[in-house]
Amino acid sequence: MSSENRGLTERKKQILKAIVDAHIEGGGPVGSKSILQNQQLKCSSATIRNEMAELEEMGYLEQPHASAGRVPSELGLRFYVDTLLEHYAMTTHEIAQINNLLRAKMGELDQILKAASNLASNLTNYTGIAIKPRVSSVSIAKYETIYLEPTHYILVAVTSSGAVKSKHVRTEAEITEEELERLSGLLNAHLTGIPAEQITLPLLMEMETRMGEGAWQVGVAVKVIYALLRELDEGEMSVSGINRLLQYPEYSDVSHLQELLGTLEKKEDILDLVSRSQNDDISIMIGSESQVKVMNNSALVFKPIVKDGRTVGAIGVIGPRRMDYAKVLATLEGLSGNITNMLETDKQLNGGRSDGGN
Amino acid sequence: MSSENRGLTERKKQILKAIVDAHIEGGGPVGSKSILQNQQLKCSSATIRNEMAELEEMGYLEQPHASAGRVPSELGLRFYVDTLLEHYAMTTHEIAQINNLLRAKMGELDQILKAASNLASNLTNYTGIAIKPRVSSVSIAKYETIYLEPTHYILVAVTSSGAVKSKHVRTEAEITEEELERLSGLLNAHLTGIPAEQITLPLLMEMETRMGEGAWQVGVAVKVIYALLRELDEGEMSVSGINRLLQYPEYSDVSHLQELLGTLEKKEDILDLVSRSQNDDISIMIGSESQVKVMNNSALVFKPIVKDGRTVGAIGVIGPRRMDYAKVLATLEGLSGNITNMLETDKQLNGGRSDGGN
DNA sequence: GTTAGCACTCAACGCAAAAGAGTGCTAAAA
DNA sequence: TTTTAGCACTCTTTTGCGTTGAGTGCTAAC
Repeated sequence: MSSENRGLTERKKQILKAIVDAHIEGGGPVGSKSILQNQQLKCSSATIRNEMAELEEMGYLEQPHASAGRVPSELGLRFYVDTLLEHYAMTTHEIAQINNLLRAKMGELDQILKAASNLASNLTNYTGIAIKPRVSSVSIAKYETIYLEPTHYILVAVTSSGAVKSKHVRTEAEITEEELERLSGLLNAHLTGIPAEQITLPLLMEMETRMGEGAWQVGVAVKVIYALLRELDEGEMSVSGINRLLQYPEYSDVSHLQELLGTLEKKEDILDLVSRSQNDDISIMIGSESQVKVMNNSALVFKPIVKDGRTVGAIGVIGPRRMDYAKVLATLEGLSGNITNMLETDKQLNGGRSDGGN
Repeated sequence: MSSENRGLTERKKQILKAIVDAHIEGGGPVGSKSILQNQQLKCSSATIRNEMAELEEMGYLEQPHASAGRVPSELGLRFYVDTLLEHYAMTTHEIAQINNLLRAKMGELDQILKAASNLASNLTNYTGIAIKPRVSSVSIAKYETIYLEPTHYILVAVTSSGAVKSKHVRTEAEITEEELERLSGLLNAHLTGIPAEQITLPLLMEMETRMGEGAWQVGVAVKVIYALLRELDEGEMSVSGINRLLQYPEYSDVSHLQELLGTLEKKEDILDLVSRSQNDDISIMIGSESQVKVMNNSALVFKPIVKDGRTVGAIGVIGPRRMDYAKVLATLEGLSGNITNMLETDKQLNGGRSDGGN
């Protein structure tokens, strides 16, 4: 069964793996002879050529031009990732780097993720990304107001996920500290735990009637809360190590690079991609699998960060299609494990600052 | 006097200007004949050649190789910027873009600056940057605590500049809402208005004795405040439109581009550069003037944004040395004017949300 | 001081020959 | 039936080399 599963003989698999490995390392097409050396295949290059021709027919390989070697197709890479990948054992140095950096950088989740993306880029030599995904239904768990001047206060909101957002509010008429206190009491009583999309005009009306002559204050506050909620579920993404892309010949085509840089900057597409993923495991999108046309020559690997059953972020790596998947997977696993671990102990163990919102 | 000031004859200036203009447009070296056409100089190319030879001797021009045209040197560009620059009149369309975008994007200062940098990049076709400079001595104007659970509260701090920062605090022992209130009272009484660097151990001790048996709470809070202050004066920088750099042949040298991208990402150097500038006017750093070796082939132009006499941010543009300074200056002036204007009216006029910190 | 003319320089371009890497096929060997 | 050695063939890449052309510097005349 093992020699026939998925319709590939053991030898074909071996050859395919050798080709992909060589391609990942060198970037160029690989020929029949070159894989003889690095592999203990007891057959001649002619045999390999025959096998390669068949693998090409099956769609696993491609030939840039008639007299070049073979390059793995998207399908070939996918097969490699799914069934041929070997586990990469991180060096102690790499492990130490992960532990050290994250130990030093205990702070807000945002910062941890950014540091992790940065480290991922360093360790893998591709571009790292850190993502705070769009959350479809945030709600606000608690409000607080900070009085500054008679017509100027700050509205602070703590979301269900623990993030803190604030906005300055300047009012037309003066408002006393007592009124402000009453306002925040009202907000806490009526506008907590309700998903963003349900805070509507009727609700606002009800609030106004309850508040009596101070109603206009509620109106102002609700408007601010609206804006605040909208910002909250926008998602965020930060990129590190773009310069590393330049070392790969696949990006020496300036127009390709330009498009990819544009996509990285727009953040939209990638944010969508990551937010849409339901899975808590590592996702690998090779080339056109991502559905983002700009990324046809690239691959995106990312791992969600989960806390208390909620996806609170993601870290990932973007690089050429022929990326060193084994190493990338190991690195992301290592980092994410470390982060979730930290989020846990940070919560159990007490004594200091911990995750929080911007 | 005008024909001799700064040691350059009127004709030399005219020629230098023509060369720089042509170089900015085309990017390559410019020859003696080509500038005859676009300029009403009543002399022959031979004369121009003579003048060019002299200008080169004086250091304003350079010759890539013996049989090429001339390229303005850094000194030449500097002279051009200082004395030859013509005012660029923005098109009504450009002006409209500025007005529209900023009208739509009223929100936190951070967001306004990012939007402005983005627009600057669009309008000039170079890379835009938005900066929140390091501020040397922040102090905290007000503290507030938000009670969540017996061992979990949020500490919110409002800085002298109006920014809001918060951190989650988890404590070892339980703390009641009343104790928490007392804590924030104490913090407000003793730790406001003091520059970050002055919050020291002795002060902490004094606080602890005053608080009696609840002293440990103060200890925890002070540690958090420390971390918070440190983050506050780190400065921030965001970049937009990196991909635009790729269209300029000066960055087709991959290693140059790689270094510049690295610098843009590190943020350090540029942040330093901008934070160090005392001036409230537009600063122009051409090539090595910036002292950042990576930027020898680039130019950085930026304009601080001032509010109430304090520099609260900066917007700028990075591109090749031969950038269209006239257009960049006009664009940055336009944007910054619009932003400060908005910050003012936003403050006078009342009724809604306005600037604030993250 | 300015200009026309001319020899000279040097990157850039095009092109053809040579090199090299790799394949596909055929016919013999296992 | 599968594997292998051998060889012709195909394309890309590299190299070398004359040609082109833009642009200069210089000299001698205006």
